[in-house]
Amino acid sequence: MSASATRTEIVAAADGLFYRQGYEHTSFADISEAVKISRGNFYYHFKTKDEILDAVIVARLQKTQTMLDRWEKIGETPHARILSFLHILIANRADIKRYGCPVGTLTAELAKLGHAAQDEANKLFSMFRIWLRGQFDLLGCKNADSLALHILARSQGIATLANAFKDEAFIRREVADLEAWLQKVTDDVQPRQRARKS
Amino acid sequence: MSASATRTEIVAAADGLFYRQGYEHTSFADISEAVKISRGNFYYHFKTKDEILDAVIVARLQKTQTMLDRWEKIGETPHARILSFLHILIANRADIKRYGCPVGTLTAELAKLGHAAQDEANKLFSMFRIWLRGQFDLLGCKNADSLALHILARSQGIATLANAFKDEAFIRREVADLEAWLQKVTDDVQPRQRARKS
DNA sequence: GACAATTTAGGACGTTTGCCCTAATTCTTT
DNA sequence: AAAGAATTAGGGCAAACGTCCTAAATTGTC
Repeated sequence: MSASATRTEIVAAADGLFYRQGYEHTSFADISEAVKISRGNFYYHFKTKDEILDAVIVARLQKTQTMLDRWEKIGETPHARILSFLHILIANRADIKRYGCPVGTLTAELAKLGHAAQDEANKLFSMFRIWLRGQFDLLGCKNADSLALHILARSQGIATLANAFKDEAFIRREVADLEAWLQKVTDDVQPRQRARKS
Repeated sequence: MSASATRTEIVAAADGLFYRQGYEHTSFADISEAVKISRGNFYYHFKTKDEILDAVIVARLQKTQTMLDRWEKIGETPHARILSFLHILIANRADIKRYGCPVGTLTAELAKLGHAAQDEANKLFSMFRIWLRGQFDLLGCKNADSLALHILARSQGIATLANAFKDEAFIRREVADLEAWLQKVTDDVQPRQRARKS
């Protein structure tokens, strides 16, 4: 098999393992077993565990950017695009219930490890933050960055508690609450036609 | 030194290390070095690492219960007591910025490890959840449990993002937002005297 | 089909891990 | 002060860890 193909497989397997069982708890043996290659071959592609982590983060960043670009191209309103973001929680609810948010849990783990890659991992958060800020800007919000952080924080909280309590209904309830909040934010800056009266 | 005193010291040291660098990343050697005792003595008090974890969780549960009882005894209104809960975020902002929330990060780690103690650790969340639900009940809220989960989730989200972005101002902003939210919840069930007009 | 480069396999390294044992020390009781 | 119990020290164990090496297999090129 081509080198890049094997490399891609390794990164994909490592990505999943890091998500499901954590970075530190995942060993070289775990990954090479998942990809069904020998440790020697493994070492041929990545010299250190840190290198794999870097590659996984880069892959996640690319995947995230692709997703954001896709939402952008659909050409909907900023309001609708932010809803797309919120609905990740619904779409991934099964995984979130079991393993939490991939971004939040990784950054938390790396922060505790004092790992050199934590700045890189934080870029995942920043990517969402900047994108969300852009959407709120388009909406005409003055405090777009605060709103972006707010919606990010609430998403993280939802993931954390859904994971602890294994509660999908909670996710749905909180997402609905966030949707209402977003509607209110939108209405404040772009007053809609009132249905009747006045 | 008495056995219980040494044990208490071990638990306290392990508690701090588990919080600051994570459970798995903390070794027997780390703890025994922190308490300045030999590994043999260590083993005299705890046979396995899991036993230490259990003891740490029990200690945290007791400490939390004591705190909740204290808030209860002050005899303030439920509203004021919930504010006490919110202000933990402010009081512990420096640690939260560096290490995240002790409850959230531990439960997240144990969930990934598939550790047997995750149910025990989740009791920390449940303890807050039940207490908060009780306060919202006293306030006269119908959906007290949902409100409890909501405030818990937002607290978790605040801790996660404050940790990632190392941003204390963000904590203050979000706590203020939560205070406003709480005020609204309170007003909805216990209408205050309007200041003027009407 | 020969040759070189790329890719893979599998074992081995030194270290650290969680865990366990025994001997020495300290404390308590009489 | 002696005897017994409680506590501590320190070494040692097998297993797993991240890392590294060399030889075999595969691939591509002419």
